[in-house]
Amino acid sequence: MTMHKPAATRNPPDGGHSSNGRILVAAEELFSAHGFAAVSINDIALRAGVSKANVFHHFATKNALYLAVLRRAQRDAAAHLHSLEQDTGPLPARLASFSGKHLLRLLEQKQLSRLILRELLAIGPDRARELAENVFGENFRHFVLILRAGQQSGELRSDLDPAVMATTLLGANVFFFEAQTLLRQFWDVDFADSPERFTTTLIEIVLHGICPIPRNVQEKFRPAVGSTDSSTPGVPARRGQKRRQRPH
Amino acid sequence: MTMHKPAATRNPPDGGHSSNGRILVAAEELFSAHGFAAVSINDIALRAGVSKANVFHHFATKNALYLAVLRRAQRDAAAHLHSLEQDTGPLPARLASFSGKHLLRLLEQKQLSRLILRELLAIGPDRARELAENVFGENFRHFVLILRAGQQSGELRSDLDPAVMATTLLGANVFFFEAQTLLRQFWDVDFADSPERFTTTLIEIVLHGICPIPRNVQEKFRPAVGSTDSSTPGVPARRGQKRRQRPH
DNA sequence: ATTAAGACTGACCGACCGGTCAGCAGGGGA
DNA sequence: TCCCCTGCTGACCGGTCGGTCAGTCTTAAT
Repeated sequence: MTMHKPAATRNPPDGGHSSNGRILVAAEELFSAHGFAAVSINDIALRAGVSKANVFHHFATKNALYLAVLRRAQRDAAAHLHSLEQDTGPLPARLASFSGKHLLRLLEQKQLSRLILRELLAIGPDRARELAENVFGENFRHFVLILRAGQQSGELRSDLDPAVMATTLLGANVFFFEAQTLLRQFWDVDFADSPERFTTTLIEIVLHGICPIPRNVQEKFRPAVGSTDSSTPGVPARRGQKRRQRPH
Repeated sequence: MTMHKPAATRNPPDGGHSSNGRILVAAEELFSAHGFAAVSINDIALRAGVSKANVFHHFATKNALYLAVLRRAQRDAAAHLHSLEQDTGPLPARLASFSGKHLLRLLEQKQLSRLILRELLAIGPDRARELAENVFGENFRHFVLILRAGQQSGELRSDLDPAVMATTLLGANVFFFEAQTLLRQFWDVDFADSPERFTTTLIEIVLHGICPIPRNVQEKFRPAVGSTDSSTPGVPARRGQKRRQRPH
């Protein structure tokens, strides 16, 4: 009945140099790299340069700390994706821009991305709703809305579910991110280290498909998508030393 | 110097009802659902109906058990994906068939898929090579080969990297799988429980793009893709939610 | 100077971890 | 019959886990 647990879930004031912030940062790094269960409070305390007891001073339980990290990640992601909105220019160019930035963001924030993808593999329907509403929901819906508008203005085919369009585009990006290490192993693949090249081709595929486009319509109906780069991606000649040697 | 550790890594004889097999099955289930670190040997022993010491009788360490599970999963996956090849019919139809089967396989073997995806999030370049060669390598390369052949025969555009085509298709499927629970939360999405519907639209997107196709070429250049099947297995209504606790 | 309230710590707790070990049951060869 | 081998178990080990607690240090208002 002492009730001297002052902290529980303090509001996280800063992001870096208070103890609270350092704990959050350390926890994010470790959870992202190794997963929830594989990281001990001691690890986090050590990396944050505080005592283990201090971690429990700021966060009631390990789980609460994990949730705090997740929430911060969600907030960051949502905030950043907000800035991706761009309402000028033709829709294909906007899609290309969005997709490119989305992939870049995934790669820049490896930790965060991995954290969320890990979470995706473990959640049940209950937490799915929270994630859906707090992180992806708004952006996904916004994306779908843009696509739907494009359908009504005639810029996009209206016989396709826009949500599938969105899933395809985002899914390809996410997969590129999580399989990047793996893609590097294939000699067929020379874009593993060049997200720009991947994005360019991906957008071209999603916009116009992989089936041949007859000559007479080719130019009329294929809006350029920025990237005045004259060289087509083509079947890329083997890039400079990509040769990965087998150890034996 | 007693050397009485008889088992170490016994060859796994069967898949189901010997102790060895039951341990492997239990381990696969638990590792898939919760990850390596979150599962204790005791959990596995309990689920397999054997003593904890018996687990160590068959597998030298927890890590060895995990590797055995992974190896079995890889073997299964590789074996099954072999059966996806289908060399008759026009290329678009074959792609549709392949993609559909691939997605179905992902969903049927949730455990396996999750296990491998989890692994994908944690590996360094060293283990990436193993995964790449044992599980995905052959199939991915084969897939790319088919696409490249399609390019040379004129069935596919030759100005696009076939590896990106493959990545796009497979990536969309994988993302559909891992985000399924999340997709169910969006009202925009009505295909979350109907992989067939998703596959159909996905293939249409990848083949012909999301940009409008002018009338005069619409029929001439858009090969049908079979799948006159109109009945989907239906949206199985809301699943009875099984309460799963956060890891602790 | 006194007080009160965080921020913070070292020592500690019971539970459980991965892993070991001596030994039991039983079946087949001699 | 004896013996040995294999599959298997309960008891146990040192260590680490998440979490608690009594108490110190710092700061600022009284």
